[in-house]
Amino acid sequence: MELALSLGDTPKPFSLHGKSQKILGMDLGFCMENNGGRGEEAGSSESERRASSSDPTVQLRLLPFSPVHRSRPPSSYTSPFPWPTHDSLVSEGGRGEKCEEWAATLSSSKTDKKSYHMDYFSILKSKRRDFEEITAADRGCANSRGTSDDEENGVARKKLRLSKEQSAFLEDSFKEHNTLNPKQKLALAKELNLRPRQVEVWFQNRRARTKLKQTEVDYEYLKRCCETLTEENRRLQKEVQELRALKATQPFYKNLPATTLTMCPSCERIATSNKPTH
DNA sequence: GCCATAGAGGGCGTTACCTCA
DNA sequence: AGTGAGGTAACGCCCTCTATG
Repeated sequence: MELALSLGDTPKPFSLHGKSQKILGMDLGFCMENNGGRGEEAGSSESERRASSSDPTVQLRLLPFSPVHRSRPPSSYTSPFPWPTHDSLVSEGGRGEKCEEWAATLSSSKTDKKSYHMDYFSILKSKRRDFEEITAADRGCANSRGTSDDEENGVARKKLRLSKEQSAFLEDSFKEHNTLNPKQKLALAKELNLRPRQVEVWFQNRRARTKLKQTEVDYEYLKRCCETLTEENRRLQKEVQELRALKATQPFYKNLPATTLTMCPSCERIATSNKPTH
């Protein structure tokens, strides 16, 4: 659904759907004017597309999330993109355990070709990240927190809370620049004894939090604007009713020429005129 | 110059884990 | 000790942009 709130001459599109983040007890998604960098509107996001493709009424997404299964495609399916083998992964520079871990994700069955391709590229991307981290580690950016025994054993990595010092350092960096280039990422990772991927994820989440806060602020501001305009509208409606009633009860006003109110577009001053309207 | 493609990086939605009341 | 809520690290998918052939 789109609520166009007209504030002045610039209607601000509001999207009330998608995002399950709780904002003031509501599930809200907004089109942001400033979303950090490339000018991509939230309105062009997946949720927006999903919503716009269906009924333009309020959408409450009550359906349970359906995760896409990630696995190797059926053997009958011949992909134009050769599926990497364990050996090929190792020969590309990855470490054995990383490849084992990755290869372990390929064990279950899957039939959807489209998902297969998407998964394929996602996994390649993930593998690249791993490789980047591994090579960074080999250059001396190893970490004590990120590489747990669990991870080495191929078990799901435990979520590790960053220390106060690490968070504070990242926060300071974020104040300087809210995005990272690869060099900065590696430098931060080395400084904080984290994996580059952890730094990357922290910045992603931090940007999301910033945007969420800004959204809350914007929402409150627009809510107040809306309330003010509603009140103003109510007052003017009442005034119109009173004037109509006055006109009906006092014939004297019937003979007066119509008064028009015009607003100067530049200075926004209201001028009265007794000339009859067109 | 135009087009197709691949890769990089970021946003978004979501999950899972952790902490705390 | 058990539990629910909130915070957040991590993930997967998709998009845009850019480089390249």
